[in-house]
Amino acid sequence: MADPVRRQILELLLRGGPRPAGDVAERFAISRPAVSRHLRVLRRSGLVRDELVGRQRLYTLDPGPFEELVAWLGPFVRPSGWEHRLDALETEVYRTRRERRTRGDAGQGVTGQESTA
Amino acid sequence: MADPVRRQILELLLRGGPRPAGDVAERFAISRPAVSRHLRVLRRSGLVRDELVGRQRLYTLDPGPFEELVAWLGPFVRPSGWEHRLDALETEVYRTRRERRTRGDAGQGVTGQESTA
DNA sequence: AGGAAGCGTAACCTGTAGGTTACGCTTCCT
DNA sequence: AGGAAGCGTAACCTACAGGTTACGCTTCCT
Repeated sequence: MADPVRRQILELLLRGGPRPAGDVAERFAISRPAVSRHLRVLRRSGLVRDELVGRQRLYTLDPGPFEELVAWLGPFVRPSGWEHRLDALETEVYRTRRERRTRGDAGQGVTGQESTA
Repeated sequence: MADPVRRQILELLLRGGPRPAGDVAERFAISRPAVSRHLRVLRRSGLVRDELVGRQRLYTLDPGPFEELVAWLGPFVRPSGWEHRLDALETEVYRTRRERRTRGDAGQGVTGQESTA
């Protein structure tokens, strides 16, 4: 995930939702096999899942590893301003979610803009 | 930050607080200059700050870049389970913080275990 | 003053990440 | 059936990340 191309792929998948490999590849200046290998790395890292539909392979984001990373980063961002005891963040989030739900909140959807690339 | 050694250095700095370079170096099997360069990378990435005290150089974590990273990761971890509208996470956190403070909660500190390295 | 302590940098070597071209396998179309 | 579309993989090449040893500069001690 350190690689800039890989990050762009992830961002693309985030904005545009599931995309077939070729669709991803043609967005980059590098060759298609190169992108293909990047996708393989992402696959093996568990950051994306692939689903074969017909003769094309759709790639989707998998939030799992991202959550792990955020969890790892947590302690590093906390100690500064906050008072070292926000480990209950996730539970708080869940509480918030429940509250929102009961208040009846409309979902917004992920598929949004498609601008700067 | 992709490098495992670098991550270990960061974890060490997290657990043990500011440390001189040599103190960091002797925790690793690799040579001291190697660690020194890792520290330079971390310095240039802004992940750590250095302060010269006497003839030794103390390294400290800088939360800034970590926050950026978490911010970048945010959109990736949200879309799955939650209903796409947790952008108010930070404000929630602050609210939580206020609540905790008024309830009078003892801080725990960061310095904890010192085991597996 | 002068040696030791504490670090950083330079020069060098090697493994590997990431690019390219060539090739092979399915799946769809007519 | 057979060609085109859509992808992945293999083989190969090159640049760079990360390790080591050698060296130089301050700062402390006696």
